[in-house]
Amino acid sequence: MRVSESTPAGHPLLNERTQHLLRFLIERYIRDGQPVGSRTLSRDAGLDLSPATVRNVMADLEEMGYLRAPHISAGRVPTSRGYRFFIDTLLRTNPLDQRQIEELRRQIGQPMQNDAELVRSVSNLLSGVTHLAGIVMLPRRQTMTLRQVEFLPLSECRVLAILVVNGQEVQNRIIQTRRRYSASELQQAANYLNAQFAGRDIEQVQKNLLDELRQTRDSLDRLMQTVVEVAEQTFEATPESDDYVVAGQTHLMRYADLSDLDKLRQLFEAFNQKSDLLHLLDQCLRAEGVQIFIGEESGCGVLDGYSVVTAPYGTGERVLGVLGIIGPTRMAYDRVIPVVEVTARLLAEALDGQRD
Amino acid sequence: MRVSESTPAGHPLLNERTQHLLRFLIERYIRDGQPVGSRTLSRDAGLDLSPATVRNVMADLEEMGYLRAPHISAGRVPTSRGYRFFIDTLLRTNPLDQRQIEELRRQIGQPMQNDAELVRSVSNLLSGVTHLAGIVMLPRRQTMTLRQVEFLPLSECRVLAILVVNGQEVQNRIIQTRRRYSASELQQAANYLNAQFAGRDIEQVQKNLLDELRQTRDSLDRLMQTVVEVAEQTFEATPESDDYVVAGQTHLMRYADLSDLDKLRQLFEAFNQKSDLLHLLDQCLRAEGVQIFIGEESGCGVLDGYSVVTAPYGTGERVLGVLGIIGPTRMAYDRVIPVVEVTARLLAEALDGQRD
DNA sequence: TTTGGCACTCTTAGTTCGAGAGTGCTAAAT
DNA sequence: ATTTAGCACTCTCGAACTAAGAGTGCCAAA
Repeated sequence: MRVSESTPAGHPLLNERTQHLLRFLIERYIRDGQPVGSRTLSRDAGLDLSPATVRNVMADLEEMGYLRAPHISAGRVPTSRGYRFFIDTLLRTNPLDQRQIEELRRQIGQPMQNDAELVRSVSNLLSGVTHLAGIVMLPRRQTMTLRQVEFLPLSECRVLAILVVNGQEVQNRIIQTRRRYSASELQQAANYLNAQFAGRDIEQVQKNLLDELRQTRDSLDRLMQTVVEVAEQTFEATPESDDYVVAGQTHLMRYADLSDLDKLRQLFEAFNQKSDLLHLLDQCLRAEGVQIFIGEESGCGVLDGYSVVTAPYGTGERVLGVLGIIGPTRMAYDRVIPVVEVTARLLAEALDGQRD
Repeated sequence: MRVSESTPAGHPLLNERTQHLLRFLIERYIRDGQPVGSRTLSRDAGLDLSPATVRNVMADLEEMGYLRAPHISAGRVPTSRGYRFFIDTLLRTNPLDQRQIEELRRQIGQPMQNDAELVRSVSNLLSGVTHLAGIVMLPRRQTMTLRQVEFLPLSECRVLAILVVNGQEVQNRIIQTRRRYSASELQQAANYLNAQFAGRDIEQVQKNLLDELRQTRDSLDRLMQTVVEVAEQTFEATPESDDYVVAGQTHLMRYADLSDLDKLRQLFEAFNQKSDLLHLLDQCLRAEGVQIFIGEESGCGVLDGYSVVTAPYGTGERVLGVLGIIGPTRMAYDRVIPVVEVTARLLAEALDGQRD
């Protein structure tokens, strides 16, 4: 029986039986963590084939780069390529039932102080449910609707600006001014800004409206000059909160054996370093739906031996961030993927709810 | 030669030679991590004794509980009791020279956004210098001097209170009111509070001054009723920031071997759990100077095999918090202790400086 | 009180060995 | 053309054994 034909897509086309065996082998390896041999497959895969036949198929799969043998007499384990094919075409995920979804929704729905709290709790939730490390990017609040702004003079030339945006989120910024302003001057400036700009998008305020004022700067009265100087700094683009929260790293220690210990240490250090992983998450921002990086596919060396499952979350067409889990390549994708998917949806819901 | 005499203090009194051998053995064990035998001591300890003599001494020390032998033919290692005696009476610390202190001061002196930033950076510094896990409690700002307070109406019965305390630290609180207040009402209330209470200790405000007002509540006019209701919630005691920051946990993975891996995992989980360690740190608050917990002495089971070196930091007589390091019992106390000591002093300095 | 000598114990590393698992290949069966 | 049975081969793993080395305790002599 011919096992494969070439295909334009890159992956050779495998016949049904071969696919079945590959899937069974990978599922078994994920379950037990042991190399799987021809005898086991012949016995358990439900295909009524002799070990010899299975061996032929396995030899083909090894040839094609989906499997490899740790040593000559130890059965086969999946390669990265094998996992990739498994996930792309063989995997049947196990969608959560309504009860489980409701349970997640209940946990995420707990009222939180602010976004950071919520993100931390979701990260914990992910890690708790999957027994892996959860990771959640802080939401990028591109759209910040100004609700109110106030100024307090702090000391010589330093002013505290308080922004209330998006319902009830409060931000403080300390700004330096060229000259000292009195409390009443600042009050007037705030009044003006609130009257003119409340309800507008902050970015828009910074870009368009202030420009108009600036152009006519020379003809401005004293009040308006104050307004321009103070507002300029106040509405300066918030630094993108390029940050994430990791929870349950310790779960990963359960899978490590001694030889991996150094690798695990490097991974933990990468969690603290953040820059590498942020780059990875950034890629997922642009992608749609669940993304899976297997081992070094991510381009991030420390992830060798680990996989990352992510999903972007956001409201409607606007993507706010990415969340997911990090675990050993040998993880239960069929359970993890739906969890990540649903959690992303629920987090978006929660953020939306918190906003009003 | 008699090796010990009983002493009222609990520790038997060891003669010079015995102490010297004990110190040398522990120092060597800390350096190499290997059980130390009589031959090594006879050769390197500089006492010109035969191994046989050394063996006699070691047998005595084992009898007294300062040493134990992992197996019958493997030299001796210190027990917890041995470490305790070593630290209490044998240890000669290696004080930092002026250059090193200046280097630390430079690093801690970097201007920081706020206390939390500073604490994080000091924790990092501790871990970087010692190659162990650094731990710093957030300072308890018992003394919060009110500088300014402002109120912003958010929505139906919800008011944002902004406190500026201790120079330039800003705190936001959202409070619920019984009825809706207008912006001008709130403004008046703020004006009153600022006029009356600026420069006072917040705790004092909450305890004494508001009480006076409350007593005469019935006779108060509308403005003062507003003041009382709003201020009551605003000045409610801040939740004690019972929290700490750990840095460089990954250093600890360098010392672990496979058998310890599970123990290490539990320790990492304790870092996240926080409650156990907070209790431990709390004990150190009351103590003066450097405190050292060896292994399970702390009463905290997960610390078996690890030691904690802490020092309280604060300005003058007021203790603000505790910092220290966590590392394997077998650590270079002579280097670590001065680092912890000096860092505590420098952190206090930095907090003091940031305050003005 | 110290020391040399000695018998003894225990760990460690290396070796050997057999069992077991798994493979690839070939030839026979379907 | 496929599948299967059989067989020789390879490799891992654990057990058993060994020799070397380190260290001890004790005793008798210095």
